[in-house]
Amino acid sequence: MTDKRIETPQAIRGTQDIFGAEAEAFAHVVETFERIRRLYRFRRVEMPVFEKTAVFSRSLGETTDVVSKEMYSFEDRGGESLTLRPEFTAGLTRAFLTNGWQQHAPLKLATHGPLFRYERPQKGRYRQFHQINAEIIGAAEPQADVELLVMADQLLRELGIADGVTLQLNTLGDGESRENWRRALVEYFGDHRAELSEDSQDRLERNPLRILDSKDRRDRAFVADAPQIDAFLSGEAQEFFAAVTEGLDAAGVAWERAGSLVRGLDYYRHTAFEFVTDRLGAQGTVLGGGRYDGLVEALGGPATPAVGWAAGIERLAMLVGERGEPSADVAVVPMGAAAEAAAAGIVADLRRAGLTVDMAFKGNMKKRMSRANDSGARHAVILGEEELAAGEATVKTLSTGDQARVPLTGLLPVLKG
RNA sequence: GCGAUCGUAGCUCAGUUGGUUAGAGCGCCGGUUUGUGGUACCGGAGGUCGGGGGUUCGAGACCCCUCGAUCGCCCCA
Repeated sequence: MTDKRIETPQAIRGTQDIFGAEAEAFAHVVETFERIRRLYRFRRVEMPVFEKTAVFSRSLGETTDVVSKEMYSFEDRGGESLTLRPEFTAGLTRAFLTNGWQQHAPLKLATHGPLFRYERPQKGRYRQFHQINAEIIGAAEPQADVELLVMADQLLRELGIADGVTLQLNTLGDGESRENWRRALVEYFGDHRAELSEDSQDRLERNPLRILDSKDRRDRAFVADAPQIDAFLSGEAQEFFAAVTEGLDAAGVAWERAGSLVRGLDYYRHTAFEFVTDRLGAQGTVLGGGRYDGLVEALGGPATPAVGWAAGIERLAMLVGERGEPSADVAVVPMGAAAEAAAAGIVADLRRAGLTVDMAFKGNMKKRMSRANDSGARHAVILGEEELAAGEATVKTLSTGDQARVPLTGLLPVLKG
């Protein structure tokens, strides 16, 4: 006879099942973001996790790594090319246009959820990962950049991780400044082409700005003397950046100028920033974003300025560390069928009164008391035939072992006290 | 996509130059206590050594392939 084992399918590479203390940390990040987003009056949006492929290919730039090799794209049954979202901004912009949200501009939006990128997984880097995201669409003023940055700063502070994280800030100037700078960089690095790393020779074609933050020694020698963005900034772009930094200073947000900080995606202009840490190995960026005044037009809309940022929930959760699962206030321990029936009502009443209550469904008393202990409850409410007959319960304070009979009608004040 | 390290019970790991029935701690189940947890003691269950192929009298240990994780590069949150 053939002995066939049923193979349990494995989870997809780069996906994760998050549970327990890690899941609590994850939830804590999201809850903190939700709370702060309300303080700043950002409105909540929900969006589809997939879009027509063109939404991303047109807005991120065909030559970017994300579009050229990291998207999960597929044809649906109608032959349409669809893509699981690799980021939020493009879909958000599409939603802004297709729903006529121009009428609400300037519009402050917040969302969070899963994103998908076909990358080599590492710590803090997954194929399905999760971000929180904040955007302001339809505001050309530097105050919008400032508000987003102050919000990001407050989020990191309230998560208790701000002191290990620094804000690196740069400007890419307006479209013209950026283009002139880009041309100067191509010319400069082109003169040293043969001496650059292989990666940077490739970057020269695809994304010359990226050479600036290359880690390769061969490149660094030239980066030091490379043309600086500051030399190409128009007067207007300089004023814009000055307004942003003044706003940050006024709000007490610490920042560092990072002249070689650039963004990988094509749509960025003016402000570019990253909150970075050295505690996550190669994945240093915890929150990043900038201004993308060119994007709405790239998707066929009217010229519309916008700024935004996104942060990796897994990375923030790792910095936050594991969080204990909250303990119960009360554990109810019924013994016998009659007590179990009565306990259902008691448990419901206690929960309706706002207490967190646990009740084991099975096991002997010893087992249930052990579960009560594990739940971290202050009190165990023991309900057996004897108590039931008297209309009472035994309330045991688990830390001391003291116990006393309490009438069922008077349970709540005892348990709340 | 490239380079490197790793993969043994639910978890964290030990397994000497390849050599008989693969171990520990924690956790789990049961007992000492058939209505009392947290401490202690006793006992038990649980592993095709990631998967496949090969070398060998003999492989958890060696070789090849594959899957996965981790660390860099790349990229990015």
